[in-house]
Amino acid sequence: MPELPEVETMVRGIRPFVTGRKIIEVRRGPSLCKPICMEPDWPDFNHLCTGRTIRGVRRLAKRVILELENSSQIVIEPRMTGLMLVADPPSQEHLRVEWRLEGNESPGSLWFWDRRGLGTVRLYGPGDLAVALGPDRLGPDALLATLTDWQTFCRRTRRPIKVALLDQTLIAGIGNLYASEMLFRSGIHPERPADSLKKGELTTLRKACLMILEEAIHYEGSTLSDGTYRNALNQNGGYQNAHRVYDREGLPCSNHCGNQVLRIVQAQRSTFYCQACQPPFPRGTGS
DNA sequence: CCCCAGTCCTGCGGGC
DNA sequence: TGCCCGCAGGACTGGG
Repeated sequence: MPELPEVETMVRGIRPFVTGRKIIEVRRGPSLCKPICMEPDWPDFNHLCTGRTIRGVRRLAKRVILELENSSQIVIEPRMTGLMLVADPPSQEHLRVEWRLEGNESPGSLWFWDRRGLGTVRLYGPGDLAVALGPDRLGPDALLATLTDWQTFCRRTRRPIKVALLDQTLIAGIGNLYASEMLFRSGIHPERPADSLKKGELTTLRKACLMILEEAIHYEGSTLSDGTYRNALNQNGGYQNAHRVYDREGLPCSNHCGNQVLRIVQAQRSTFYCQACQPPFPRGTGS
């Protein structure tokens, strides 16, 4: 499931191949497959993209941004199963959008592939992106958030810290997989109310967040057993082998504490943790 | 405002 | 062997 590290890997993967190249044609379903959510509707989307040069590629939280020459932006949101590819898609079947690029060099196209079709592709005119995805919709990026940002966000909610970590308006970029991993690495119980975390715990959590996301980016993200996630060249990520708790219910705790990894459901999503290494109350507070 | 449940979607695995 | 159901979760919506 593309979270910050996977989306960052997509951005780094496609950037050298598409930067500076002109979009000469856009294709989508039904010439490819069933359409996904697109704004503006086809064919306006097509007309507004075609003939524009891609000036840059960047990540905004869990979205891929293609910066076009006229200060408009194509925003791709992969959600669960979306991939940005410059080579060999996992199947022809779920190709959703193709941007054909000018020039003879390979690749000749950039593709958005999405098996489940929950992803979205939007084009924003100059200035519109900052309004649509402003600070009220996206909090500070998880790689950039300061300790002050973390304190501010935790004071704003009594929800369990695991649930709060998934709220993109507080801190942006963290998803279900890495939320469990960073809480385990921090020794913080996932059901702790966010506003009960002490400054020292937030310092630890922030450091664990940075360490895990940077490690995951280094290993090009996590390809789970369903095999969906791939980098821009349709290769597996490597971070799944480093997971300490995610999808490890019943397996021994990675800290060798003798306990098994537990699974609970919070806000309708699985959370994995160790009851010994992540005590429900901060150490030293009694009860 | 705060928070939760429901919704979208497809493929896969468990149970019978 | 084959069918059906539940589950996976990112982001949004509606309602309490």
